[in-house]
Amino acid sequence: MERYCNKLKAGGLKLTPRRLAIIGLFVDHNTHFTAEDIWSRLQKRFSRCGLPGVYRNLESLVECGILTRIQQFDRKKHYGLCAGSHHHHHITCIRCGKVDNIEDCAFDSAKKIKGYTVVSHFIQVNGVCGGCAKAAPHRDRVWGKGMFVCSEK
Amino acid sequence: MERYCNKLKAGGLKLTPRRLAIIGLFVDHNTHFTAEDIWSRLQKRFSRCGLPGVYRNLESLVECGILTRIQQFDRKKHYGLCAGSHHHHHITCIRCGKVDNIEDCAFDSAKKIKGYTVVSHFIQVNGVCGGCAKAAPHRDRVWGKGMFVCSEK
DNA sequence: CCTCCAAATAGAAATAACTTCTATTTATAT
DNA sequence: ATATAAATAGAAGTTATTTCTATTTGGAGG
Ligand SMILES: [Mn+2]
Ligand SMILES: [Mn+2]
Ligand SMILES: [Zn+2]
Ligand SMILES: [Zn+2]
Repeated sequence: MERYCNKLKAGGLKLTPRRLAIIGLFVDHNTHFTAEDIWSRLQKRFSRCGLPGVYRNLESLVECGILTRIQQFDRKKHYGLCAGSHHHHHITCIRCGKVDNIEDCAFDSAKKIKGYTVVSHFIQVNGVCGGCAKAAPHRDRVWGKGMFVCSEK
Repeated sequence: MERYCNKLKAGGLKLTPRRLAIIGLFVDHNTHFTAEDIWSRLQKRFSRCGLPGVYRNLESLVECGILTRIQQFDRKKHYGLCAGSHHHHHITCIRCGKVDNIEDCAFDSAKKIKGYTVVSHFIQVNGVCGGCAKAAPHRDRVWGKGMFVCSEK
């Protein structure tokens, strides 16, 4: 927690109760959350807190390097603690929506592709997590109708 | 074009002027378009065509296997002709927004990751296309403020 | 050709996930 | 303690779709 307070200060951000609570949620659960996830969990302690406030804080925490943001295919932004801010990707459970880091990235950024100069890349893996695999077999979560669920196979 | 008409019929879809015009646009330009791209290009010929109609048609064309849909980080869906419907990924120019197919995929779907059973994966590469690299150097396109522009490096 | 009807179309309204705006409060350096 | 830049709340706005409710129309069958 010390570490995060320092990052806040370094970024010129105040240590508000709200922010500390949000960081606390990420530390305690060690997982990725959407703005709404955070918002609903804050309700108990900060009943007068709206979604705009949550977004503002999450973005501030991204800017000062405490959180990373990933855009998922459910069209939502998901936030999680920066894994030392080193390059990594994510795997998502198609049943429960859990997100985990994938630490090693095999992508070769130096390779030329179709005349493009590669600037960045993004890898998203979908799967079924251990917990959901053990649970009673049921249909995989159906995302929004027009939702792109990644190239199968 | 014959080939696409057959796919339409096979999918139980009518050969309407609208649909043939949309397919024509993809064939002529051989690139990926958003619904709005298509809509603005249809205006000359079909002045009374709204965006909902374009979306409906694009989704029908995806369903019958004529188009593929990819969700880009600008939060828009982009559509393109199916490359024989074989597994492929995409590279996007961060300056002009052009999308090209990447035909060979090195991802190992068999590898177990963090206890997950891998179901699918998605790779998105961002870069600068040949045309934009030759053009006068200017700042890279700035996507929406909170936009995820993929892990740099 | 003509008829019919499932499918397609149009336009308005609704939705989801944010983002921006304006006014009011608060953390913190001095 | 004060001053002030930053944070907060709630309302309103935005964007990219999606849904809804009539109103046409492509094309199979006669
Ligand atoms: Mn992560
Ligand atoms: Mn493609
Ligand atoms: Zn799961
Ligand atoms: Zn380009």
